[in-house]
Amino acid sequence: MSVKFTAPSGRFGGHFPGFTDGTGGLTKNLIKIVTWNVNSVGQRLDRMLAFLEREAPDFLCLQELKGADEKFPMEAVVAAGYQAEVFGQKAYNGVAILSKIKPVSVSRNFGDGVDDPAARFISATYEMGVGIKPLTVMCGYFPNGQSIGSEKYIYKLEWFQRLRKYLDTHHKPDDLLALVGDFNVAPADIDVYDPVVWREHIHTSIRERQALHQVVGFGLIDTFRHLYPDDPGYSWWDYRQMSFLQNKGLRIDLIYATASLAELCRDVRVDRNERKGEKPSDHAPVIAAFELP
DNA sequence: ATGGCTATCCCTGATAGA
Repeated sequence: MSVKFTAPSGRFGGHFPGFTDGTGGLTKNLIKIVTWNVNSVGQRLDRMLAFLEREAPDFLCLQELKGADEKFPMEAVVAAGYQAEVFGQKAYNGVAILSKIKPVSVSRNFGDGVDDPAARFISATYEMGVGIKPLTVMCGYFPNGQSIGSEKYIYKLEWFQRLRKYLDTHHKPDDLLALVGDFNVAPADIDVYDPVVWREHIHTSIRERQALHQVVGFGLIDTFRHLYPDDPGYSWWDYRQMSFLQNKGLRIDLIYATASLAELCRDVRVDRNERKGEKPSDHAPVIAAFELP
């Protein structure tokens, strides 16, 4: 698939250095889509509110809320100028999409008749204005899989298949669509700090990567990897062993876009600062910016 | 590589995450 977009110069040198019109003025019609596994939205509320203030994303996709809907901090989110589509559950999983505008439609999980109580997927579609197609933002917390060959591993592989079927059923490859989230798969060895240690490990096994490839085959582009073919771009570091200080990470938080959206991508970056300081999530936010026509 | 952290609720131990 040929997509004409390239990385701005001065990568990671600042806040989206490519986002000027050449005269110092900000490019117009820029939207930011963020994915962030917060590992409990309650524990991360202060950080999340500061992030909203600082980055002002148009869409913030959250994973691992770790609480039922009534525990979601809706008042604080609304006070910050956002509305939220929440899909929570007690103790585990849970996803949400925060946005400045209201969606025209929202769906939760796949509606495929499978008895699956895990709240892992939410999709919302937004009208972006005259002359622009509606934008669909999908937020997924992909199953962890625990260990290769386990029941949870089989469930994980099936979950990818169900997602592909959902895409085929509800969307077209030429839709303006972003699929973001914690994929719990490192797509290739460059996305892993030590591919030898992690060889055929959960998150790197061939079957997981094939399952991801099947989803990508719908017509999706890994925006970060497309722009930065040589940058590891880790987004997760284990809490233990001081992994972050040693940069022993994985790139598992991904922002995929259909070709029509990927063409509009101007930069993607990992907000590593969010992994520092007091009480971080073990995942950093990944931020992509798109210039709408 | 046993576990090492952090979070949840059946909350002072078990379970899950990645």
